[in-house]
Amino acid sequence: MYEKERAQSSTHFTFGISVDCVVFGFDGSDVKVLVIKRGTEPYRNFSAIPGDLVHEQEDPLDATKRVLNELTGLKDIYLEQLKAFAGVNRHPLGRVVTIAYYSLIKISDYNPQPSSWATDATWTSIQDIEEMAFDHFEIFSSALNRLQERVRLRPIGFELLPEEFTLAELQYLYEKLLDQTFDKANFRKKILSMDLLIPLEKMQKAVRHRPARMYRFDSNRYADLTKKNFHFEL
Amino acid sequence: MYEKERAQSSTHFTFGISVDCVVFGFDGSDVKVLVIKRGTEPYRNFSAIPGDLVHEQEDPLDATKRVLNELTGLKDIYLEQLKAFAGVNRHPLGRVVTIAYYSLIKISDYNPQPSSWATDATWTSIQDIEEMAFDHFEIFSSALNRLQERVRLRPIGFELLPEEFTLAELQYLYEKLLDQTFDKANFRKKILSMDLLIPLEKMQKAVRHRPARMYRFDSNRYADLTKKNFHFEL
DNA sequence: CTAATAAAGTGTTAGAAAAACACTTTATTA
DNA sequence: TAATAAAGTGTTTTTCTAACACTTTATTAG
Repeated sequence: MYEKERAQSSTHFTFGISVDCVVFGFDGSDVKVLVIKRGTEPYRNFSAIPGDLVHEQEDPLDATKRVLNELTGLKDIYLEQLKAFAGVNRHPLGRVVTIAYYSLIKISDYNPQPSSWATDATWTSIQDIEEMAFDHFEIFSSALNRLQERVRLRPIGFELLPEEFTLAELQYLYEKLLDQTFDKANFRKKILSMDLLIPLEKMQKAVRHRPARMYRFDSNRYADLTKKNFHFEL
Repeated sequence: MYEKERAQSSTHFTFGISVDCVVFGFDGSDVKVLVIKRGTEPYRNFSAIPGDLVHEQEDPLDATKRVLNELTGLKDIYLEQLKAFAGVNRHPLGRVVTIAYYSLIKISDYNPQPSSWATDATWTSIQDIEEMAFDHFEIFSSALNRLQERVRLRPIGFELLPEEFTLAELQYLYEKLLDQTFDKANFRKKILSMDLLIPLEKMQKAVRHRPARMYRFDSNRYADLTKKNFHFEL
């Protein structure tokens, strides 16, 4: 067991640690994932999840933030570890352990970055994701499953919407995320009864019908409620 | 990005991958975790979660099964990856990325194994876990949180009970796992209405009052129901 | 053999939450 | 000014949950 650790030269061997991050966004119509096109072998021209090798003196979480910033220009975004993928043969060029994360961003904040590999990052609808390099399809699937579970139990859907949004937009997002429909009246009653949304005076603009009221998620209120043993659901 | 991988000698460096596994059990009174006592530096004499380094040509899942078998004598037990812990300084002797798992076993099946480090493995009640080596307390806490979430949404509590059990035992287990109480009548109605338990003709033995009926979890039935979009809850 | 006991197991009711659905309201545009 | 299209509300029915009292039964003490 750990006593073996002392003989480092025999038990520690050379391989890579990488991070890969499934970046989710919502464009108002579809839930999307940021996908890059590989320019090099192996898997040249295959789609892949953005990621990078972790530096020798770097925490994987920091590495992921670095990748995300190089890719999107954003900082301080929602980020959570999914799990590690570490099969012996997952990478054809040698053993690479990857730690997978998923991230939720406001797609309108996204700025394509001019770094070498981020230039051909594209938003792809989750139902259109198909073949991918390495085991990236499996990583994507796991991330989507986790997101679907999480979004029902934590108020993280808001991370995908603009700061200010209408209830219809929120409902539509949940319908797309969970692949089901909700009754409008019931959805509103439920979400408003949680008292997590601040109604704004501002109204929706540039629609050819009655404009809807805008709301904002109240994260302070959520923090308070959490202390009082409140549990978000649906 | 991945183009860097080709220059392996500079980007792949030497460090360890280990697995650590939080093993949960239930002795009829308390939810417990299998904890070992370290015999070597660093953290000599500290409590720790059982684990081992992953071999050069070994999948972490297999490594975890190996550790569990060496520790408990058991095979084919419930096992799920938690996440990776990979901070730069989590191990004082060099960089070690650990992939944490958690496992649920029937404590009565447990056979202490005579391997060098498994001999002083002890079952410790989850509320008594305190200081641990490395970041193992954090790993334990994460595992417990994950278990508490999972046990409400998947029928995995049965993994901690003998094959045949009474409804009172099941209720008590859930009360200990989730740290809350349930109304007996309501708990029974709910769990039986799911139609996941097979009532047996066998009755509880050696109790000084009316013996309770024994039940068995029907995993085939659960598989069927899952296909029909059934979702276990509570 | 009988009564006390201790937990197994069931039934009932009141209240809350969810589902279904119809309706009213209102800014916009034709 | 009327039509429209979606915002927003109200009501009823059904289902689920919580609370709690009651009945049943094997065991043990007397």
